[in-house]
Amino acid sequence: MAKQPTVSDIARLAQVSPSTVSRVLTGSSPVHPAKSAAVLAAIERLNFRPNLTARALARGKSMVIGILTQSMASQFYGELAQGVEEGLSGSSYQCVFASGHWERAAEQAALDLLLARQVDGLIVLGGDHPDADLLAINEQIPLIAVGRLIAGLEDHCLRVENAAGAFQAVQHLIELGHRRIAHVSGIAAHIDARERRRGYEQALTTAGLPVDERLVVEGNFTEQSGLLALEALLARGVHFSAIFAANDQMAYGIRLGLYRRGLRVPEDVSLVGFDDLLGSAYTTPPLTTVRQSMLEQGRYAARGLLNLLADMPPNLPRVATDLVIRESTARVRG
Amino acid sequence: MAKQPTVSDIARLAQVSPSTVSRVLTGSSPVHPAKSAAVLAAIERLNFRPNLTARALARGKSMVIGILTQSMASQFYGELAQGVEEGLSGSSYQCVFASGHWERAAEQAALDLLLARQVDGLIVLGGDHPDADLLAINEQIPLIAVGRLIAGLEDHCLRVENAAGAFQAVQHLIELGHRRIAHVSGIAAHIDARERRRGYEQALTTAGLPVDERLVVEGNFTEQSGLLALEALLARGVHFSAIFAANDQMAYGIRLGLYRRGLRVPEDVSLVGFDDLLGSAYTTPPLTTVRQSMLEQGRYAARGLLNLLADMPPNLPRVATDLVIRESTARVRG
DNA sequence: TCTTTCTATGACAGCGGTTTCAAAACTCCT
DNA sequence: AGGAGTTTTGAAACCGCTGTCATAGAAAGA
Repeated sequence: MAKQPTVSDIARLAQVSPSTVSRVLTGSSPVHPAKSAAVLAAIERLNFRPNLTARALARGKSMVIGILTQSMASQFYGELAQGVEEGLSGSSYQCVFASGHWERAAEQAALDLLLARQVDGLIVLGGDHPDADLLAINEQIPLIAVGRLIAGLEDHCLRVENAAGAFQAVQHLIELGHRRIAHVSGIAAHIDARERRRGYEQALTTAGLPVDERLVVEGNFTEQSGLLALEALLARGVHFSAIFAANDQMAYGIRLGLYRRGLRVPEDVSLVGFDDLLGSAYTTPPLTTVRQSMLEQGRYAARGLLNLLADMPPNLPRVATDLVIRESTARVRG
Repeated sequence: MAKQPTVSDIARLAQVSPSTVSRVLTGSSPVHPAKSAAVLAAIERLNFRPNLTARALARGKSMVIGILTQSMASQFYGELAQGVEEGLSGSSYQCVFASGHWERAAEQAALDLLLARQVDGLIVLGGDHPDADLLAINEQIPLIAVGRLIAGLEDHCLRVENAAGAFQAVQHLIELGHRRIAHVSGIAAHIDARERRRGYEQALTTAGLPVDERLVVEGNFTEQSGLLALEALLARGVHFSAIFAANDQMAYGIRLGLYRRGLRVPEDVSLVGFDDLLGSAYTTPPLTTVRQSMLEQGRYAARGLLNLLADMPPNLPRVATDLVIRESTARVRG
């Protein structure tokens, strides 16, 4: 359990001053090749690793960016997180995660911790921390949000073409001859859910189809809620031949409910989701869904933050969605 | 962009010395109620938040524990990570993640970063970092491993009853009348995969059934590889009525392959997985699988590390598995 | 050869906390 | 009131590294 060597140890061994060691470490200014070599040798010999904590304190920059997420176990957030991590690799920033578990208090605690750790930037993944707080934080350190819209900070929020994606999905169903299309929406408080629902309604209207309130039921983005929503739909006794779910997870739940009722997909009812999670290509049948690459979004967010950190405008693109047609949708039965 | 207040600012405002501020912050020694109140008021007023980086440097402890994982997007590692996080909550330790993306170089880099950040402890989730390195690291800071076995550090490794779990799964199949049971194994370099395969063979042998090499094919734990494995199996032309997959993800792939071939689950072939990922209850049909709660494992690992940090033996339990019978297995057809 | 420029280097002062140590301020007794 | 025994408090050193600044040396010009 020998103590970690420090710059002074290296300095002593290499017969130079700590400053010089620091210089070869950071390359901040030239040092004589011979000394440089000596330092490097000492570093090698003692297996020295600069203490980033000390460096952060001295420099006033931690080179860490904080990711405020909701859950590490969720497929959705996991992919997003991975994307951010990828986007940051190559830069000298590292990321640390803190999750809010969809609870206000925990989210606040997580945020405080991140801030106390002196993160140089922040990426907020969903959640419902008040806009005002986030605005205030943005005064201190750059911030990017994904999956939520902060009033007054629109250009720091990564926006997805939710309505257009939903429109496409429903249009696809309509083209297959479906007229009675149900929608299992997401949490209404969530902007993505509202936009997707709007896209659903627009597609119907555009095709001259009526929007029937009885055909839409609200879920909460979980598989469980998809299953429940399907039950509710069935209980209403209204006819439908296709369902558009506001996300893939709910589509999975719906698919199970259908299976339980002996309804086949896509023969009896067509099903389309939204997200295109990694697993959606492997459901049975593979799910037709609106793809919004979370990996890509994470990367965009990271890049945006890097821009901000370099004093440039975030320059976030609007992320497009595309319909990936697999096997859960089919022409309506005659 | 006003600078963050520091202890000195608080000290000045509260008319005390920085030492006293530190004392009320840490409660390390008693301070006069009146002064304490003044300090607290100043903290409140300036919205002061101690700089954890500075504190870590001063105390020589970061209160951070590092999690070396492989991928944030993977369901499996995500659940594990979540478990660790949960296990740590309540303690004053925080965790930071670094992922190796299943690449030696990236893993090494991630590990270096964690160490440079002065983590107080380390939890290694899978990966294939050489045992020797890990042993060396354990000399410096406490370490716990999940999903791998480090020679010479067995009691720091969380062990799962893989063989017993696999045995149970196959036994279940045998009880349902299956005689020709295929196995899609995991990466042989992975101890879990080897143990599960052993359990499979033991169950067969115990029941007096032959172990047929042609019935087992090696996958790499991904859905894709499950699909491929099934193709390989089918191509061999050997008959089987059930498949035991070494993990759920491969089971998903197999299930899709079966669907593609028009083979019904469980009517034509029974399928059982291993892990019980969150999504496995929502596949069609819901997957019969061997449950090993990753959340729980994460929690155990965290608790073990906390023990180590408190200079106690890690005291890791051996994690049991249990068969959860859902709808992907059925009595063999007459 | 003696200035005049540069360049490489070391001393030193932080960064924002914590902690030790000794002095100061109160107790409580006699 | 005087002294011993407790608290409470501030000064100062330190954690490990960086960056500024002044100086010593080397190179260049006269």
